[in-house]
Amino acid sequence: MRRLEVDGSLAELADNASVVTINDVAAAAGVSIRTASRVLNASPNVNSKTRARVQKVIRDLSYVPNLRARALASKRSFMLGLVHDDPNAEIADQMQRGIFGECAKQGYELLVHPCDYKSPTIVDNVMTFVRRAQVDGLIIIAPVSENALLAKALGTNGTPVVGVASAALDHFGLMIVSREREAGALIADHFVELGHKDIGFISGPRALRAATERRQGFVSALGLHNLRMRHEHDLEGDWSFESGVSCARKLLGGRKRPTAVFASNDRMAAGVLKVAAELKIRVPKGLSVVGFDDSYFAQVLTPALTTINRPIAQIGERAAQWLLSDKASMASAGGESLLKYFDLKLTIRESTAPAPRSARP
Amino acid sequence: MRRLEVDGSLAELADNASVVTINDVAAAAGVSIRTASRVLNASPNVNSKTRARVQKVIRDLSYVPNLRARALASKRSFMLGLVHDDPNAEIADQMQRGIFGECAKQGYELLVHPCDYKSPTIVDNVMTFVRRAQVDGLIIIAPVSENALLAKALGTNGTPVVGVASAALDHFGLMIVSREREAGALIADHFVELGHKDIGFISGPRALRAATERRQGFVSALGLHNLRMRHEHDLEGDWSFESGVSCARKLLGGRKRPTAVFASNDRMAAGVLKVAAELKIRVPKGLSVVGFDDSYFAQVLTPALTTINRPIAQIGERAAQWLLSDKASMASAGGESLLKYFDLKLTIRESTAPAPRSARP
DNA sequence: TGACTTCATGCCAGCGCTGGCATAACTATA
DNA sequence: TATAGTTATGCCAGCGCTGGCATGAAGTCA
Repeated sequence: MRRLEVDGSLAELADNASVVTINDVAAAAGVSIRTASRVLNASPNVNSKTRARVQKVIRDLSYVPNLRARALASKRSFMLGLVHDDPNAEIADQMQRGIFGECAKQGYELLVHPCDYKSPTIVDNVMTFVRRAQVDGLIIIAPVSENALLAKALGTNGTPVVGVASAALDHFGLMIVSREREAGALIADHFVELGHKDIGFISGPRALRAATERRQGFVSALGLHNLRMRHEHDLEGDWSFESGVSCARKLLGGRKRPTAVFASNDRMAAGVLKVAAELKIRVPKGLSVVGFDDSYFAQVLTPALTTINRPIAQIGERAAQWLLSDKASMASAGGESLLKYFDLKLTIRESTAPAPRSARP
Repeated sequence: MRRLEVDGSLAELADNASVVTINDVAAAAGVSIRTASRVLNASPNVNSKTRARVQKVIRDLSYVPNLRARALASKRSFMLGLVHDDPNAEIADQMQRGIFGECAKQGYELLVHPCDYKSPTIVDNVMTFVRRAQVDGLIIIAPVSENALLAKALGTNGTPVVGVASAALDHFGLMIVSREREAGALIADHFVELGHKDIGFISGPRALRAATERRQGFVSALGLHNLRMRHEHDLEGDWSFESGVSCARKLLGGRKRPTAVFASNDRMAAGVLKVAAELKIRVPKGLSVVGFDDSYFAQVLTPALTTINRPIAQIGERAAQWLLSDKASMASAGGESLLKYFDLKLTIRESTAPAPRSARP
């Protein structure tokens, strides 16, 4: 009997192309809206038989709560926001995957907001997003997260924010940091172990934290082994393949060329590989190359690129977990700050090998 | 004077960490909420002086309308949804960029919903998303869009949907189609022009439309030139680099090996390059290779990959434009259907060259 | 058995905004 | 000057849901 009624109203609703609301559920189950709401939210103090009945109706009507209404009434939007610099496909994408995985588990949706970290209106842009969309939590990744003005504005806004970057930043109660400095050191050690002494480096834009962190870790670890790069082998690129190519030409075109090059991301490393091929320098025999990111293409290059792998998806997942637990609100209310470090690892593939004999002492 | 008042209330509001609402705006401007609302929505019938006054207050208070409340009241959510298969970074990412660009222009937000097109619960999963989030429009890209059950369910839901795929699909009022079949033909013609006769092919999973479209276009264009692939040179991969490698071994390991290979995406093409390098086959001198997608890494490979470029970002932009114009609602209401084709183009780089002499007649 | 607690349920207000209609103010026309 | 037409503004309901409180039912203790 009930079954028939339910089917009837389902059909009717479909006819109207109207949406099943909590009213329909309450009516069909013969309870008040309030009780239906309690069942939806798994609130206590509902008789188990009533609960079961309501749940059945929900299933039969395939009722789905309206997030907007719920948000308006409850001050929770069931959405997380992701702010990132216009991608840089690999990072944003993996991050998104990690975050979304967690969101899906907990019934949250994900709002993405790409933007240009160099734009003069970036603060306004992001703040407007946050206030319009009213996300329950925000994940903001470098380099956007490195904007101090923005970080400050976000801090006073009340929305829990997790900042992701290559160093702990002020203004964020919650930070996830990948130890890029250590990664730079890992590479230096790797080169030293292989006997390299003449070493080249291509940095990202020095204005960016990630770029300087990587460089500093690398340079100071070389220093521990009493190695110093020649000044003309310490170059600055802009993350692009093309800049990798042009830096590589400077590095490899001269007479005194390095036997190993660390390019601060995989794209630039690919540029080095390219130039090496042009100049008929065999990699890794005549030249070792290390990248950074472990982009998808690192392993499809020939030779496959030795590079640094960051657990990006895992970081995203963790960020979302923080926001969806009460850690985030605690931190944003209590003013405490939480910090989580992720270790990066060196993935050794085919592009690094012992220094050529001729270059050895 | 007013200025001072406004500043006062701003400070007060910031203190409360409360949010500026339309009430505050109306009060500060000395008008009714309704009028404030009219100004916000650029509705007609507001005195220009009143309008200016309200707008000033909006700026001074840096008021931002609450999307949820607006959505609830107006039945428009000011959000677009993007449903895509768990990426396949390159495609989803470029698409997202295109869509978001348009969204940003029009004050819309973007909700992403990655999913697994092979999941048995995919229909339910996506429908729940659409109904919960109540997006104003949905963009759904292949292969998820190829699920007929899902397409049907979406059709009866009332939300305007743009389907993106490699062939026109039923159930979608709005379709954007990239002519992948023609692209297959382009590649065949390119090979023929270069004098290749022994040709190998690596398909994507045959269950997918995109894979079969590409193959059919390729095969039938070869047919027009009276060429047929040997059966053992017509292989099936799964889009992955690894499958490219294993297919390439079959293709290139035998005695009678092809002089040109079309791999249905760049990753698999990269696998072919890898195997060629292993077997000391020079590309393009001894072997021409063509990929598909023009992924970022196509140009960083050595040799840079000849491949098919699809205007993905542009497609995304167009899809969003449709949804944000009234075309979408017209189509979903009127039952008419709109179809837009995008031409793909062959980007010739370094991985293709005339067939080796030994292989010529 | 009455006073008191716990559980189960319902009623009502209100989240911030828009839409429909009513009203008020002004303009044009006879 | 009266009448209709136009423009400007305000009032109120209600979108779908949750939170606070009130109420009723059932169980506990002296």
